[in-house]
Amino acid sequence: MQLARVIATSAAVAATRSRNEKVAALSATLREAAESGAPVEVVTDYLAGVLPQRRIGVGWRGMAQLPEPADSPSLLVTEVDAALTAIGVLSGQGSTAQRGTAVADLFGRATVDEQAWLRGLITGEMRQGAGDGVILKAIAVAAEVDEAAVRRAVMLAGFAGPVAAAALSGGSAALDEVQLEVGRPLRPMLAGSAPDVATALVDGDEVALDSKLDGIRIQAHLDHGVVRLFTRTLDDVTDRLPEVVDAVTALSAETAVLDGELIAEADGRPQPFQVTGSRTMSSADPARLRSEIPLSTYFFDLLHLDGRDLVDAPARERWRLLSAVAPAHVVPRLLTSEVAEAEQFFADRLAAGHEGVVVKDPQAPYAAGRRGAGWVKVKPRHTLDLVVLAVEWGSGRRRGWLSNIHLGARDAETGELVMLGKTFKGMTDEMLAWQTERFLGLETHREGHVVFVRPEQVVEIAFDGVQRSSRYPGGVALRFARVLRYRDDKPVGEIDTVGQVRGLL
DNA sequence: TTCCGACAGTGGGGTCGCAAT
DNA sequence: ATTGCGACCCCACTATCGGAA
Repeated sequence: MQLARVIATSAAVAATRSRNEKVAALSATLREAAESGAPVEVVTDYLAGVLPQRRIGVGWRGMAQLPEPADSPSLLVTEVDAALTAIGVLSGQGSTAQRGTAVADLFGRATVDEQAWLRGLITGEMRQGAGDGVILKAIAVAAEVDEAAVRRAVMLAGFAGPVAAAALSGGSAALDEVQLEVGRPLRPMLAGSAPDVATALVDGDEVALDSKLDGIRIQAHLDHGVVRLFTRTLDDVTDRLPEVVDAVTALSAETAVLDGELIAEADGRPQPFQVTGSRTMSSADPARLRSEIPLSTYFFDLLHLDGRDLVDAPARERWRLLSAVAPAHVVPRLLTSEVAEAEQFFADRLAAGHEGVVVKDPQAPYAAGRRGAGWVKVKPRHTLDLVVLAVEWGSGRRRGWLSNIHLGARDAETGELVMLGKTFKGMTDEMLAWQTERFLGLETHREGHVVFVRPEQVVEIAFDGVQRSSRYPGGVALRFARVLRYRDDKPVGEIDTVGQVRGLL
């Protein structure tokens, strides 16, 4: 199959907002790929805007200068896939010059449209309005199988490409053969969110509240003494985490798949996320890291035990077995149907230094890969009144609007304004239109896509916490900042101070 | 007819490892 | 030594479509 065929479909998908039309276009191309003997796995990934190699060491900078495009399309999907694999290998060998030559070779054979599409694929910014959700439905339509069967297989297999290939060649019988495999990561279940505990507890039914640990999600596979550890995005990080491997090896099971969180602790208190994150992402001498920043292992779910798959079992049953298998590693948890009791637990967990709670339905199966109602996280919300220092022009659907705002707090001593970070979150289209006009009216000068403004507009910001920053002059930055509302009832002289923010560290 | 679940898009901060400067 | 880049941890929120109620 020609790459141009895939790109034509991508263009058709981007041109409509109707998901049904997107599915129709995608499924037709998938079927064409299967019938023509093209690699369905690769075509599926390409149609979803996913790079099969995941990473090849090339980003926007590595594609800033490209050769003249070809006049007419000639690239085949298989050639492109091979070329991208080769580029990834060269990156792994550290030969930047050779990698650059390989990138130039590939792009030199691509037309203008193909160059633009390849750039989107490689940077992961396809923005055609079709990701996983639409692709899974398209696979089902193309293979004439049940969409639920496709979803289930993708959850258990972790990735859509191989499932598409199986469905198109073997139909629903092939999908039924896709099962949880110990040693192969499956998609982790995700949580929705609620503003408070009372909202998360619906109608007097009993729920579990798990302590929400601010660390790194981990999926642990134990297979007769052999352990593999995967992150939320299914990367294998086993070699970096020897103490976690030891903890899993010591469990009283032959085979098991567990879901949990790793976190650095000191004197029984959780360390800031930056400490856990830095330890987990470092691939330096694991033995040294283990002694300097040991990680504690907490599990909150059990997906497989000694030959039995548990993803469809009710959570209560999975928790019972987890307590038997890993009694020393179960996350702090409360079962209750009383709002007051739940709120007390929430307060206790915060007092212990944790992030909040995750409210879970004891009846729910493990809905891998979905952000369903089975799990609901609750975290406290802080707010500050800050001033807008500058605004950036938006991109994509925000093109033409001033979008991302720079936030400043007051230095109580000098009276100067100190930048604490940026945010683009929480803005409705109406607010975007309003703030575009407002900030153009306050403009002082521009640098690139940043419009600097007279610091006169006060904004109320919500955020989850503060963290140390080497980027911003106050030494602190806000975590997950979002706009609540613009305030015209408060002068800039009365906004919150950087000292107050530092006090939250 | 209205409601609501799922999804895609639009980006945020920090850190590590590596190659080039 | 420092800087730039790519990769990958943590993420919130709104608009929209289309099936459910």
